[in-house]
Amino acid sequence: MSDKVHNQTPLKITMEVIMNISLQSNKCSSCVINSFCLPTELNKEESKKIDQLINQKTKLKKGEYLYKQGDSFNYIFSIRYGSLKTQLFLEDGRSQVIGFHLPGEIVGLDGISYGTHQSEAIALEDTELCVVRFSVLEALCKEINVLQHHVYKMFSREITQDHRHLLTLGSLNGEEKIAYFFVYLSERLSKRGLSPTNFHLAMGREEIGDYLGMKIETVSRILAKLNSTKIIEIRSKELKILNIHELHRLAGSERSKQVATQLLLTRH
Amino acid sequence: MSDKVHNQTPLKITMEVIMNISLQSNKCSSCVINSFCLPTELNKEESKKIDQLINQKTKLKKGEYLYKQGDSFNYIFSIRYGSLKTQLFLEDGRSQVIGFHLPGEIVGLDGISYGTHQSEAIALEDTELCVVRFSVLEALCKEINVLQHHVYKMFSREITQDHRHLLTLGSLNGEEKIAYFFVYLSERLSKRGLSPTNFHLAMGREEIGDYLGMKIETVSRILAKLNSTKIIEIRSKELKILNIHELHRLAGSERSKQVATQLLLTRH
DNA sequence: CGAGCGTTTGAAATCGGTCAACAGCAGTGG
DNA sequence: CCACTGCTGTTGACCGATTTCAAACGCTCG
Repeated sequence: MSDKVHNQTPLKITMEVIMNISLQSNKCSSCVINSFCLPTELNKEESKKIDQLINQKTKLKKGEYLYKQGDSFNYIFSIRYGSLKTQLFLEDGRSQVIGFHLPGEIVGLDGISYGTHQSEAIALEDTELCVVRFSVLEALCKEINVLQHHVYKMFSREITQDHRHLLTLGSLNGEEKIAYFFVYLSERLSKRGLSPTNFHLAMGREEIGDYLGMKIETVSRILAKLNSTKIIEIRSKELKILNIHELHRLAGSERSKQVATQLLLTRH
Repeated sequence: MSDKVHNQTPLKITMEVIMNISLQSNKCSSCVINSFCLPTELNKEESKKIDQLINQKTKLKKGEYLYKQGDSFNYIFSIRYGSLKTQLFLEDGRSQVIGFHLPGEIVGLDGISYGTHQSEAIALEDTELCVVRFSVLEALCKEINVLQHHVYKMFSREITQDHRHLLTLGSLNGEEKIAYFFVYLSERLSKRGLSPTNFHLAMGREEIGDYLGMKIETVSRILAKLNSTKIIEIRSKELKILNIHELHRLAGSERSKQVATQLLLTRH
């Protein structure tokens, strides 16, 4: 029903289709962001094999669903450009944003255990994704050692991130939560070659609140406070971080030391 | 340092050692809880291979560490009996319990991505674990298809559980959190053949609070309230669930897809 | 049996939530 | 191009759930 993967086909020749075809022809081996999705230590033969992985891409417009809770699981997705949020709901409408996902990141991993997606994924802006049939990836992992290990790492990183998020929701106050959010976002953007201090927020205030377990009014007030104390400068969705050090301190300094050193190390 | 895996050795012949040896001789293929750790669809040959996985076990007394944050990662662990908690800390001492782990469950998965454990694991009571060298498991996965798939499912289940935990911390109030906690515990115990309604809590009030993101006093008050409204009967660490239906209702167990689609309709 | 910890209970304080009004902006259609 | 509309975000006043502080209780284990 919301399975965007299958309705890629009916072709009218438009600029968009041409763009799409040209992108389709891109192989992982020549993809500009492959260092985010794939292991870096592949030999030529392995690189060639890996190009079998992607024979489908899909595009979403802002607000469109990639999958919904209960959709059957067959694919995982890697973001080429744009961004997504994943979220869960309670029956009374309360929602919890599980994560915001940037280019190079993988979504859909929560579907494997039950065969159906346990959350839903929605585009925050126009977004393109590589579609990977999980069974194909699984088969390829048996042939390529480093790929198998990479996939385990990918799962493990997801778990580690969720744990940090749990620490944030369970142990930080409002201001600390927002600080954590900006620091975390800043780090991920900077790994992608974007400015760590000046960036555009793809998500709204309410979505930030749903991610951090707080109401929109509280988010708004805390942003106003950080703004007035010159720690950040925020106007609508444009954010400037003026005092990253203070944000780190607020976000729970122990962790930020760790993350800072990780940043230095993981640049390869 | 806290690596219990290696200090299993110095032998005085005591009843405990004899017990231990007899357990050591147990293979996965004949383990009473193997249906929790391992895939069920193994043929004989595969079963035999899998017995290579475990050649080490370890025992922890209440309060002992299995691993600490920063310990190097080599093993994952499967609980034979007893229970563990895993947790993260902030610099100022605030702690977040990530999970409580029961027999048949796997701990240590968060260590893969960075090569060091990102959390710490502590025994809640006397506990025995199977020690699995992760590289051996990885190698075996290449040979046994169902095992590989099982491992992916295991990771995915972990992620799904963390997501539920996030929903709990971010979107439920105190009473709902406690209800969720009991329902979740009840389900897992009942899968292990124990009573879903009468059981012993291995963790203290403070640990429950650290798991749910609330203070011990709040936990205590909510327990008193649930007790007085005859939904549970709790005395020290002995819990009787009197009205499981009401607990389910409080925990928001029906995460309805209907609501999600309603939202879709009203929002767009 | 007493010491000490973990837990319970009460009262006061605080943080975040709720409710309500309004501002800002984007998209729509005249 | 501008007015209208509706959505998102901001701000203020108030309220309530949870935390904080303090004291007492009651297990558990030497």
